[in-house]
Amino acid sequence: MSSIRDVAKKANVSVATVSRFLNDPDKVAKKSAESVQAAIQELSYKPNLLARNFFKSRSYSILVLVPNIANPFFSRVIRGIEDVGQQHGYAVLLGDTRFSAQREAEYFQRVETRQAEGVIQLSPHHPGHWSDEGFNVPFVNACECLPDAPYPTVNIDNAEAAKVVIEHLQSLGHKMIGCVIGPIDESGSTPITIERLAGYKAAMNAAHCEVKDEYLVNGDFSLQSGFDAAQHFADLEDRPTAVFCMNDEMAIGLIQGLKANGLRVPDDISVAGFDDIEFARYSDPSLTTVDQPAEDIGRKAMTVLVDILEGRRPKDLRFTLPTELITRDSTGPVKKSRP
Amino acid sequence: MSSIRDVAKKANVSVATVSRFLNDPDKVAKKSAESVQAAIQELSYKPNLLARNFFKSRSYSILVLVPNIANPFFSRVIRGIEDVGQQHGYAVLLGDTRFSAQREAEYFQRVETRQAEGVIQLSPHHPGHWSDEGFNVPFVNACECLPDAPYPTVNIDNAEAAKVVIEHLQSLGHKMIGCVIGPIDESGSTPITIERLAGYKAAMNAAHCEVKDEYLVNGDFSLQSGFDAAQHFADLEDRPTAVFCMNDEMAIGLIQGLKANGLRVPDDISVAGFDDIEFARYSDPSLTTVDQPAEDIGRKAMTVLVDILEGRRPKDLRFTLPTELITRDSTGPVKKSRP
DNA sequence: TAGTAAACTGTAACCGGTTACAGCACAGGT
DNA sequence: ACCTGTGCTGTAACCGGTTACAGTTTACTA
Repeated sequence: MSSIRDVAKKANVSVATVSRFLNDPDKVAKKSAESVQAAIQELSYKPNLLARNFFKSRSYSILVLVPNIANPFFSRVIRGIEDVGQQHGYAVLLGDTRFSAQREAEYFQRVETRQAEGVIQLSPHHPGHWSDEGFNVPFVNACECLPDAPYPTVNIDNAEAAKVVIEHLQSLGHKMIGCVIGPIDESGSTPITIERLAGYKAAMNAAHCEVKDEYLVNGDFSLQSGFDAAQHFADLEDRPTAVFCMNDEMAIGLIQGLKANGLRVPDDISVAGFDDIEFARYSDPSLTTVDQPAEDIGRKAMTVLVDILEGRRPKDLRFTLPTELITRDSTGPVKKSRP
Repeated sequence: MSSIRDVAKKANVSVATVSRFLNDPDKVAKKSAESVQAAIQELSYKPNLLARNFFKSRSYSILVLVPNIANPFFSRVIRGIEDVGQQHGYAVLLGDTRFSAQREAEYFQRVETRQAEGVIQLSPHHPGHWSDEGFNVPFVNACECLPDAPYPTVNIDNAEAAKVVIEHLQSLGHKMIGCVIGPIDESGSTPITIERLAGYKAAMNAAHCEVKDEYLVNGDFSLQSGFDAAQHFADLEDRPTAVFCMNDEMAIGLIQGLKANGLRVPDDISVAGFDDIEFARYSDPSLTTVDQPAEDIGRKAMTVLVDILEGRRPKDLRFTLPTELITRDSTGPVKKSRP
C-alpha cells in the first residue's frame, strides 16, 4: 500500500508538497501538481484517513443512538441524518440500543475514545447519565426530547399535534374518545407519551368531554399492543366512539383487533394514529394520522450537530418542526345510535 | 485531555508499561498495575483509539451498504449485523445507497481510505464495479446475491421459497396464478426477481399451469407498485384466482388495490407475499407469506465478515438460510365459479 | 542590475498509541 | 561465585499523515 512518501519520491517532490496538493492544490506550482497527480495515478495512491484523522484528532464520524432500528419512523429519521452527514463528509455510526441503558453506555464509549465526535440521540436520555464528561460531548437530541434539556433538541409540538387530532375527532361529533398511550414513567423520561397525553386531555377538557380512566390503555408502540388494546375497548360497556393511538403501528394493530371483535372502522369506532408511516396509507381503512417530517427531523438534527462540530454555535436550542393532520378513512362521523 | 504519557508520569512507570497494562494486565507486576490503575482513575484517562487504530492500521469499523434503510426487512438485517458487530468490537457505518451507484461509490471511498475494513452489501453489486482493488476488500454479500459470486454470500433459496408459495396456492386449487415481480434487468443484476420468478415458473410448469404474459406485472417492491398492480389484474378478462407478490409491501398494496376495485381477498383472489415483515400479520386479511430470517441473515453475514477480518478463512462461500411458509388468511381455496 | 516581495518548496517535528529490543533484578541450580 | 532463565521494565523507533519554519526560486520594481 503506497504512502505519501512513495508518491513524493516518484514525483520528485517533498511529502509536504504532496500533502499540500491533496488539501489545497492552489498552493503548489502547476508543474509540481502535474507530477504529483501523475504519481498518484501511477501508484493508485489513496490517503490513509486513519493517519489524517489521528493527526487532526478528528474521526469525521458521528454516532446515532436509536432505540429500535426496525421502526420505520426511525429509519426515515436516520435517512435524513445520513444524507446530511454524507454531504458534509461525516460517517454515521449506528447504535441500536434496543431500549437498553447498558447498550447505550457501550456505544457511548465510541465517543469517549474519539471514534465518534458527537451523538444524535433519538431517546430522551441525557448524556450525563453515561459519563461525567457527558455534558461536553457534542450532542443533539431528536424525536423524543425533554422540554428543558440543556442541549439542542429537534422535534415537533407533540401536545399541539395530539390536540389537533382530538379536535378533528370532536369536529366529527365524537365525545367519548379513547387513547392508546405509549410507555409512561413517572420520572418524566417518556416525554412523547406525556406530551401527547397532555394534548389529548387539553382538547378533551376544552370541549367538556370526560376522560374516563377506562379510556386510557397502555401500549408500547408495537402493533401487538394496539391489537391487544382492542379487546379492552370492545369489552367496555360505554365504549368510546373514537380512539387516538400514539403511533401508527398501534393504530393499525388496534384496527385489526377491533375487526376481530366484530367492530367496524370507522362506522362503529374511529381510529387515528400518529407518524404517517408509509403503511398508514395502505391500511384498511386507510389511517387518519399526523404526518411527522421524519427525514427533516433527521436532517435538522444532523445540521445542528455539524454546526456544533465545526465551531458554529447554533442560534437556538429548540427546533420545532411542523406537523400536519392527514385525514383518511379511519375516522368518520359519530353514529347517533347503534343498531 | 490526558495521554498515555501523562498516565505514565503520574504512575512513575514508562509508557510501555501503561500500554501493556491496558492490553494485557497480566504482563505487568501487581505493584505497577495498581499505580497505573490509580493514575488512570485520577486523570480519568481514556485511550485515544484514533491513535491505536492508526498504528494498527485498523478501524474496527465495517460498512453496510443498504439500498433502502426505510424498508423494514433491511432494518432487521442491519439489526443482526449490528448485534454481532457490537459483540466483536466492530462499529457499523451505515450507507444508505438509495439504489444509486454513485452513492455506493462514495461510500466505498471509506474502505479505500481505511475508514472501514470491510463491506456488507445488501445489493448484488460487485465491488469490482467501484474500484480496481475492489476484489481485495473483505466483502460479504447478503440478501440479494449473484449465484456465482466469487465472494461469500448469505441468503435464502429464493427459487425454492417461491416454488413453495406457488405449490401452496396450487394445493388450494389455484391454477391461474399471477405474479407481481420486482425490478428486472436483463444484465442479471436483479437476482431475487429472477430467482423467485424461476421458482414461480418451475412450480407452474410442474403443475401444467399456463403462465400467461398478462399474469406478470412489474413492481418495484413498494406499497404503491403493489396497489397499482391491482388495477391490471382487476381489468383482466381471465383474471387469475391468486397472485404471488415478491415482497410483503407489494402484497399489502395489492390487497388494498384489489379491495378498491371491489374484489375480496381471499374469496375472489388469494394473495401471498414474501419476507414476513411485522405488518404482514396485521394486514386485513393477514398475509400468507414466506418468513425470511432477516436478523439471522445479518448475523451470519457479519460473522463471516468478522472471520475474514480476523484472518480465519470461512469454510464456505455460500450460506443459505432456511425459510418458512407462513399460512395466514389472505390465501384460501379457489371458488369454482364466480357469482 | 540589485533589491524585495511573493510564490513555492523541503526538513523535520509532531500527533498518541504500540512494540522490538535491550537491560535489570532476582531465584534457583551447580 | 557463576550461570541461566524468568519476570518485568524502559527507551526509542514507528505508523502516515500535517504543518511550522526556514530556505529557495521567481517576478516585479526601482
